[in-house]
Amino acid sequence: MRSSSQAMPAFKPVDTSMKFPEAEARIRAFWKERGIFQESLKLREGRPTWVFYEGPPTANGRPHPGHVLTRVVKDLFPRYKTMRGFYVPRKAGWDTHGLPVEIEVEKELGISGKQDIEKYGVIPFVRKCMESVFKYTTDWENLTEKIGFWIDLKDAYVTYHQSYVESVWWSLAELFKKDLLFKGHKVLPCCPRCQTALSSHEVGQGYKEVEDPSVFVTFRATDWEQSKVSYLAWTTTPWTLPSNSGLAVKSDVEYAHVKVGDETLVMAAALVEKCMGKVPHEVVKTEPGSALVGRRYRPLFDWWQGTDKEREQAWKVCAADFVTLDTGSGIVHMAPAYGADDYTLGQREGLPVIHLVAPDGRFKEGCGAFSGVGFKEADKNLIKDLRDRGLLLKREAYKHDYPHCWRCNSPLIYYAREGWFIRTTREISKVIANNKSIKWLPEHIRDGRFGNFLETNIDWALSRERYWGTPLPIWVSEDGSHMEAVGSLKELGEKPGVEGFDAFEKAQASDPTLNPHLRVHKPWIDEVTYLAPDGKQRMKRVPEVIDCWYDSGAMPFAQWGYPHAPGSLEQFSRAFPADFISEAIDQTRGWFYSLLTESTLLFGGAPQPHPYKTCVVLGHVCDEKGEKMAKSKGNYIDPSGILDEEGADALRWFFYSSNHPWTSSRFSRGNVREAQKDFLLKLRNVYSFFTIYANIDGFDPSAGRGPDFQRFRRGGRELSERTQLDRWILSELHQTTTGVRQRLDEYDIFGSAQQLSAFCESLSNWYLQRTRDRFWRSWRSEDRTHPDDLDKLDAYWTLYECLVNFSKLIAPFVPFAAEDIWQNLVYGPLGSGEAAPAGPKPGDSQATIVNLDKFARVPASVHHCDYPTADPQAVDCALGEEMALIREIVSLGRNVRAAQKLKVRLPLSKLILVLADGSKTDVVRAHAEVLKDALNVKDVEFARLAEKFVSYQVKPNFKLIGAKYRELVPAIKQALSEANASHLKGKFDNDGSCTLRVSGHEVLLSAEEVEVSIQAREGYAAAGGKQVVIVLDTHLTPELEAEGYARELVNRVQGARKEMDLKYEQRIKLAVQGPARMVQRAEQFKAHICHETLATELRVGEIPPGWKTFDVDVEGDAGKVGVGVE
RNA sequence: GGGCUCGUAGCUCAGCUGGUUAGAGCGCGUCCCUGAUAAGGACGAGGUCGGCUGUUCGAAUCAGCCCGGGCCCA
Repeated sequence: MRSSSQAMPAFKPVDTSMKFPEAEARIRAFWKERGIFQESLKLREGRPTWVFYEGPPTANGRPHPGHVLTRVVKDLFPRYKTMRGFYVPRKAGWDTHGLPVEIEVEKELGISGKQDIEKYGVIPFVRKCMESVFKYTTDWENLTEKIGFWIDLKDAYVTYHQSYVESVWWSLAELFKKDLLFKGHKVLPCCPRCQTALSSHEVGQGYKEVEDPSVFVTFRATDWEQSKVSYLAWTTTPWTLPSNSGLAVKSDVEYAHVKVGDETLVMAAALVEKCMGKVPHEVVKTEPGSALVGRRYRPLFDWWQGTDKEREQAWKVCAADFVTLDTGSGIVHMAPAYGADDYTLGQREGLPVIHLVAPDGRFKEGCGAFSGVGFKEADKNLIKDLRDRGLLLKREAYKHDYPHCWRCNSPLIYYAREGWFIRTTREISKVIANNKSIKWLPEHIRDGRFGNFLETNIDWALSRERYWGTPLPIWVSEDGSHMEAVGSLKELGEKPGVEGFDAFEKAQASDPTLNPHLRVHKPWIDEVTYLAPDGKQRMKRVPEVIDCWYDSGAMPFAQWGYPHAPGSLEQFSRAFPADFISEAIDQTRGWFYSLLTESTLLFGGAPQPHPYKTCVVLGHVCDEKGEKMAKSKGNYIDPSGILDEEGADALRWFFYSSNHPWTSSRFSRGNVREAQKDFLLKLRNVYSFFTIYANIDGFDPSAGRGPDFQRFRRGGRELSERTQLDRWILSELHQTTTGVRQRLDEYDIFGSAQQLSAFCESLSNWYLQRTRDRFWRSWRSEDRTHPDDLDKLDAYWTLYECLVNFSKLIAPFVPFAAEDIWQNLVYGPLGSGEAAPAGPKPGDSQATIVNLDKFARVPASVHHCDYPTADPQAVDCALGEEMALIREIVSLGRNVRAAQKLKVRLPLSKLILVLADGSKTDVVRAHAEVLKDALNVKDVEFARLAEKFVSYQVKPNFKLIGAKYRELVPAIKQALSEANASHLKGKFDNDGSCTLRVSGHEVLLSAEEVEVSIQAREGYAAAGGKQVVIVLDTHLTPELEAEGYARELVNRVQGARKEMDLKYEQRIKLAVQGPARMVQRAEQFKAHICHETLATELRVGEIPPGWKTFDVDVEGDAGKVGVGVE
């Protein structure tokens, strides 16, 4: 009889509704109220620091699912490392500058372009920018809190703050000192109408297919009158031809001299037919491109004069790698003012930059009839002019994608503009070396996308002709001859004859709401001037602000206000370099680059890698169809909906478990639910099962206290005394512990999630399935010392240890579910009690569920625990393999039952096993009870060489044989398949080897060198895998049938109990009414039925009035079951 | 056009350094179990492992080329 405990249940019943978000909200409130996050940091103070850098998001847009992925990955490792004993401060940050902010404000104000901004006023515009930066802060903070991302938002760094800006200034001044910051040119896509350069992401928005002229023009050699030689070049931008200053060829390509009439044209030999078409021509000779290099030619137009020195450098043939034979003539026309490649090559070769088109897109004065004509309109007449002068071979049309201004739709013009650059190319080898030692996940980023990017590095175009950004701290004398970089406001204030600080003071006096951080921003900072060293001129700041990517890359030092802020030197040295950062792949050229480059340039002497040691690169979050999620596409899922419906853990687990984080994941509510069902729901069912029966049985973990407390796990018996299933699941638990630790140490999220899933599956689908009846059994003795009671206690302690340890293992992944289990199973029953035996023993956390030896009390939160360590003694690999075989046998058995239409409830007399490897017989026999139980058979037998049921196949072990016999392998395979397999198996079993004659060779094969597999013969109730064939004796006796019948009755009663929604421990009275067979079976198995259904009595015949009656059907017998409740 | 990356069942993905019958989950269908019940199990259908060529005794796996998707850059 079950004796239900009189004491208060130790555990709260588990809420099995689907209201995860509500439970999470309670846990969030608990964390907040008890300061659990802050406490988790405090507990680790004084321990080694593990450094995490937060890549600052911009809060002027709402967070989307991609940000959720980033944040859950960023949260996982700090939590894990904290549990591993590290001190892990987590400073938040916000990226607040840059063009996207300005564009948002432009939209809001309904204006567009720099002219509009000037008209609106720079001061109000900048103030608007600053205000808009935190437009969605609340959304971000809500999301952060809801997904359980523990980060210190109160102490966040902000890139527009004065201390941050001054830190950036300091770094730029350092670069300036090292001659790494300079003024130069760069070809940028510009809009001639808006008169502004466009950033790459703006350009990307405006590609459109257009048809441009494609022209082949001839550049005459300087000695044309004598040689009649011309170089044939191709371009789709005729308007750049007047600004030509060079031709490019590829050194290792053959070039042909093609005679056309009395003229000779030079072009790539491979392209002669393509270029000349039907024009009669003759190839007179060929020579490699390298031979052409250095030859001179005449410009097509004489509008540009230049200096003598410039003319000396202009109009020559150069070698370039970017020349291809895909289109054109193999000779590329170069206008360094209007093409990035052209410009770079021009710099190398000393070609002059000829600017005949003004920034507004019109030809300058001095270009004859073309002066004042727009560049696109000029194309047609330029072509005509060239044709008239006999310099045009042919003209075609060319369709391609060309960028247009996203604001006004004008075709963009690539234009060399002045600007400020960081000379990254000078130090790039150091950057590359630094990169080599970073741990990248996935690994290929290092040498692939990122490595390639570094290899083709160009100087960093730092300046932006915009308004809202860190002002470039360069002051220049009026005549431009003297420049200084200023490293701080204080330094600026100490300059001779400094003026203009009052501009901000005045503004603030008239408007006290003016944010003091704006002191270091445009336009106020532009007012500050000082005396040049010559004592006459004023030093004025250059008008530009800097690329906001530089801001973000400065965060390792600028977040502390380094080196100006008090204490920043210590703070910086403690938090540099980062152990871990993680962002999406689009940051390769963004944050990953800015961090690495700035750090290498500024802190070159630091041990590599810096400023980050490990970088986990994340893929994009896509929709169900695999397309990148974007608001503009309309395939965008608001994460807050899923957080409110499915909950944070479900969302987190989806990202961890569905895929490696660097492959793009298909995000949908359905997929999140699936992940939830697969793991969280399964786990909760186990956890719920435990609390139900633990409460019924009065199991109380605090009973494990006392003298045995130090050996907490052994609140149950020694491992050796427990059942195989207990030992097996504990072995799995401890192996999982090792596996997860290893994988997390390698930053393998997906791998560790798979380990956790697999354990949850084993626990739920095998351990619990096979152990349930131990929980259902009633106690046998008051003092629980009866062997059955000890066994039952073992089951509780085993499941308890699994759940508690597992809650710690999953804590970094699904912090809410973990906390829920911890609170209920550990802190509830144990936390409020007296302090544990004191005396800290650092490092000794071996196999204890609760590290009471480290904490005076039970940790208030699972997140304060140490991450579990595996107990090597609990691990039993052999047992794991055995159980895998047992599970396979059971699976096969069910297969047979299904095929034979024999319900599992119907007992069968015996199970016959034929093992391919006979030596495993004893091992399997040891698990016979489990097999009998799972397959509902009375006996388990073993058959050797059971020819009746099975046939054998012998195949080579290819791995071993292949290495040894090479080309003989197919013949050996053939010989083995033709030989008598049973005979061979017998030989291997007895002698351990056998000899074969194979194509004239004697081959001695050992038992390891072959694989014996077996197959069930047809006609038997059998099924088989490679290792084992099982046969079920399907012969039914009246006894078996009767027992099966009784079990059917039990099943109907259980159904009735369930329908009545009775408590699990509720006693009932039973009555069975029906045909003779039913009544007779009920009588015959009365004890069994009563025991199974918690009935105190069973009567047959009429069902007493007031009892609930159920119609039942057993094996075609229609009857009634009555249930009475006292 | 260049670089990187991916291509295995209807969908999401495993499949390590090559080993001969390519796996799992979801979905679908059939059945089973169930005192965890929005859980669990078995079986079935469904695959030219994107294509071609090579290396090899042996290729989903290695190499080359091609095709297609994604991302980044021109």
